[in-house]
Amino acid sequence: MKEHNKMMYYFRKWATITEEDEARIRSAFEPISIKKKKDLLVKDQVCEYNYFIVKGCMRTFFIDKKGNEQIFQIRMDNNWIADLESFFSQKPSKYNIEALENSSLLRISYKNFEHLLADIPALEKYFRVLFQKAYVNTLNRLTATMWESAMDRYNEMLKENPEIFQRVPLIYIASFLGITPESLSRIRKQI
Amino acid sequence: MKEHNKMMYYFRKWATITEEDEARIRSAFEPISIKKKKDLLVKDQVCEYNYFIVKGCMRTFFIDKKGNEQIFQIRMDNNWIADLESFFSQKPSKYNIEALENSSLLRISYKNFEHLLADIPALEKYFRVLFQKAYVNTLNRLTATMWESAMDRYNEMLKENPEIFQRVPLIYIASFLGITPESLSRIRKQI
DNA sequence: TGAATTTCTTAACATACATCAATTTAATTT
DNA sequence: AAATTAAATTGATGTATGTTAAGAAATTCA
Repeated sequence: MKEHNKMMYYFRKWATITEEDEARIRSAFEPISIKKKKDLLVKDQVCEYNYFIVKGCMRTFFIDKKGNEQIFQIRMDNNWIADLESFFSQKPSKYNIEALENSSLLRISYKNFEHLLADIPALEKYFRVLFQKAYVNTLNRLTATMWESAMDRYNEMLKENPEIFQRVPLIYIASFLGITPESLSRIRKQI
Repeated sequence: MKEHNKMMYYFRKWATITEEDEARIRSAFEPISIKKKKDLLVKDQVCEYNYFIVKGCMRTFFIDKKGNEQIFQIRMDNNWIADLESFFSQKPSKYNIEALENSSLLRISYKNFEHLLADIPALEKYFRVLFQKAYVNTLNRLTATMWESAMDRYNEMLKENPEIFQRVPLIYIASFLGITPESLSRIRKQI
């Protein structure tokens, strides 16, 4: 059960978990692994699970009107990934989630998630704080996208998230920044 | 205490609140009113309160590099408003929050908020779900900003949020959409 | 109610980033 | 290691939206 250790560490960071809770939590999460380029979620499927990435890298994308894949989430070790809109509504997803590396994850089904949070109020607090932070981050990303240049966004990402550049191709990073690979290439040439 | 009724109604929608809890909650929120054009929060101040808008309209904005006010939140009746980044960190805010109408609000201080949630786990669930939804909404707004045209975003806002057009000047709506008033004017002419 | 201020519109021109097409470089597969 | 595929770069050109400036319309204030 060593896959669970890091996740438990993060739970404990923002919530008080008893020994008893810990056993209950561990048993609710199932370890899985996924190969590079395989799909964790496919458009029009219901997102049945919420995933904790133990080790690996995942992207969330959709196909836009012009037929291009557009990526808005890239997540690596010790982060959560899912289409929460589909997961919490249990309706078909608009997105695909794909592994960018061979990855190992922990997953919990929607039903188990709801039961677990009902049983362990400390986890409500953990996820309240998690979503609160995710919301604030996304608002910051939104204001940057609206009112900062692509070059400024690139530089900030390079500073705040250098590891992603070691592990993810630039074509994906370009999309994540909301620009084309050609534009990113030109930005990089200027620096 | 009729200001609190609508807020209690929303708490009850997603959380189970006892009579005893209700009294505790009501006493934690203080009613205030604010005149049009007055500030609820000023840049570099700590956002000391989280606010529930009983009736009225508020905007959150900052001054960009070129000296223009840029608005990323517009909230009306029965919604929450604060700079959550400042509120939860209790560090100075990057933003201003201003009343667009004479408004009545309920406010809760950071300390009281933390105590209240510790005392009433059902509220943890309420705010977990609230932030979860706010996060999903903001991600949808982000993808629209990155990969849809300003005209599409305008039309969607008109459809999803018609009331805002009755109550808020177009210069503010333009900024909220991430464009200039001139661009919005041209978009409207085309329709 | 008239003056002042704010909001909205229009036009000419500017610019950041996109698109299309071709080539080079790097990574993956057999 | 060769062949294939994917990623990255470069140049020429296009376009949505920004900028500047001015005036009209609407709202607020005295």
